Amino acid sequence: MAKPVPTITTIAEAAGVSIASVSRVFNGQPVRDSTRRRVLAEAERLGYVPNAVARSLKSNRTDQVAFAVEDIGNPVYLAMLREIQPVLRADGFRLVVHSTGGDPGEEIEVLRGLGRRHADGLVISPIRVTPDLLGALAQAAAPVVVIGSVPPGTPVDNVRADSRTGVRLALRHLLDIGRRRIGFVNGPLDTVPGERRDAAFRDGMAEAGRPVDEGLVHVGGFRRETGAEGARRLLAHPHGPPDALLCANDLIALGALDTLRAAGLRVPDDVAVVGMDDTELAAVSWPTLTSVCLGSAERGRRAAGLLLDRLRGAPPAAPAAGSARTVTVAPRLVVRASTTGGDQ
Amino acid sequence: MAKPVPTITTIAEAAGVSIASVSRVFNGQPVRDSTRRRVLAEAERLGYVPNAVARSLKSNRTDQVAFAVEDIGNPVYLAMLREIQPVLRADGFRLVVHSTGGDPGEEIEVLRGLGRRHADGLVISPIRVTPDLLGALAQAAAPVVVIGSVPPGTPVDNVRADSRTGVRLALRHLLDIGRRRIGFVNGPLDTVPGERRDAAFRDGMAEAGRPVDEGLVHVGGFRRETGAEGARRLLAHPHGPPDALLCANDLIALGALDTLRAAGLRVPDDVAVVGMDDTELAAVSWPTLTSVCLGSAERGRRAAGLLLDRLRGAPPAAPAAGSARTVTVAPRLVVRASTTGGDQ
DNA sequence: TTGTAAGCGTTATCAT
DNA sequence: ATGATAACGCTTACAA
Repeated sequence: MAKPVPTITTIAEAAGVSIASVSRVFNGQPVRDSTRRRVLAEAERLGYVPNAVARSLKSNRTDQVAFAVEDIGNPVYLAMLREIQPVLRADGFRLVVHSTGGDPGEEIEVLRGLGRRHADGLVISPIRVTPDLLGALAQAAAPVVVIGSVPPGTPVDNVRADSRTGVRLALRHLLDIGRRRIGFVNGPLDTVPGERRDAAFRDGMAEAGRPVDEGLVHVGGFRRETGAEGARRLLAHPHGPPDALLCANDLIALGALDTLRAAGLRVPDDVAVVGMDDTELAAVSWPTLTSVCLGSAERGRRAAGLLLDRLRGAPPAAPAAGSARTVTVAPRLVVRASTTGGDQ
Repeated sequence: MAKPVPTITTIAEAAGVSIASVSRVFNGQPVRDSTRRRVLAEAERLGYVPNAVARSLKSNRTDQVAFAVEDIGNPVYLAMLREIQPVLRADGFRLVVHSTGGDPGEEIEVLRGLGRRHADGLVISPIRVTPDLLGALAQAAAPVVVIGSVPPGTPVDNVRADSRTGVRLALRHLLDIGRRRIGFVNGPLDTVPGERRDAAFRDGMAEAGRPVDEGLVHVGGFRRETGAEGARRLLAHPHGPPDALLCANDLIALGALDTLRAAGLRVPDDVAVVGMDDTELAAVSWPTLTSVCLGSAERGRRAAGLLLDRLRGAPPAAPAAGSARTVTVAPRLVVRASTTGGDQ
């Protein structure tokens, strides 16, 4: 009843040859033409398909790469995924995705998975970099590329954004258009991006010779509600609302827009708004959102490239001491209506 | 130099026991306590991790499930993915994603992958259902769940949306708010959703006793540009612009909003707009977009559930003749500002 | 060109 | 409770 799955042996017997010959046929190795034909005919007839698991056991390769991020639904990670997938696919790798919820424990589990031979390599974008995670990274059983920042000396290839420059671009733009009371709505300070953007904001303000008014700084999550809430709080500032809002990502900015609209304030006339990440949401919102592109797509592409280098290279695929590569992707300010009005 | 990867044999020797005992320890089978301790100690010391590939070869399971869609970046598929992933994960399955570009050839390749034992099961959402694809579905070497519609009798579990009812809900809503000249901007008619929505539009209009004016029907891609372009064309209708636009998905609707805005028409006062799929974009756009929720998230969840049933069941996991299950997810109209103005 | 046979790292069936 | 040993399906010397 249950159709037995044909193996190389089944075919060998049916075609009256050895299993070695069958294997050769399927690996494009030299075989007599008549043999090849017979084997292929039987394979076709019996519906034979080579078993990739058995092949993996011999070759010690899975032809899979894992991609681990906090939440694959986040547009930033999605942008990376969209770039990574085709690049790896072109080299014959399938993609296994992990949504870790940002839990270092789960991320470490994924790293362990490399030892179990779940995948030949990993692209990971940890949102919280703990010592345990760094340890696991250093011990990874297969090539790993981190999208994000790791402490200097960490023996892992990594592709990072330049939040500092990005924030500076945004601040300069806001100052250029005459804004002076700039509010800042950020995500959690115990995350890498949150901490980075906070520092960058403060440095940037200092550079511009502007003091930071803590009453104009709000910290929450990287979520829309945080933007709405943060904007509400900053609008209630005793000296009146700020004339610009720098938001640590686009979702926060959208939330801020909601609040501003509800408060009857005009964007950008009364308050200019800048987001970060330049996700597809920025182009859709109304007014369209000026945003700092931190190059998610490019970071994804570069990460895939770095990983492929290691994967293609000879076995010593882990970065030899000091050979870890760091790529930094330059940010770019995408100016839209939320700061300049003008175009729709 | 190259740290040799320890195997069960390495540990057995180090601990002075047989490989069988090591295996038992790692599978929670009865072993003397002292033995267990010794094995675990050596495993820890040598950094032993069980090889999942070897395990798969024996067990004939990969603990992986594949998810194949046209473009994983499409919010609709993404919504499915977000639901599917945790459900499968809870049962210990990893997720392999495939973006097929809607090419039936690639989809068939993924189906073949099941025979190669790349995955234990598959959730697939084909956008074009060709005879070849149906053939491959019927022959799949492992359980498959289709998200979408398949011809009656196809021996595959499937979870479908109800476009017909969805379109009807939208039409009724537009008629309810007094619209009479309803335009329709659709995606390609050679895709399942495109064809379905076209038929539903015509039926719905007929039901409502309204003739279909072909000058108010536009067909393009499921893209924003199609919406912009379609709206432009319909606005130029000799009898003047329509007073409502039904768009076959949210992207199209956003494109239409662009055009309407550029033309100085008010939404919804001059033209009401309805999208479909109720993606996150609908809530972000301005005005926020009334949209027909076709239950992407729920379809994903249900599909994962159906697949798990088969995966957990005894080997005869393919639907026995006639036992294929079909689940239909009810649509729901989500009313927002693009038809009623009012709220924000 | 082809076949034999030895693994790849597990699990599982026997004995013991 | 433990140990040999035979699979699992394939690739790959080594022989013939």
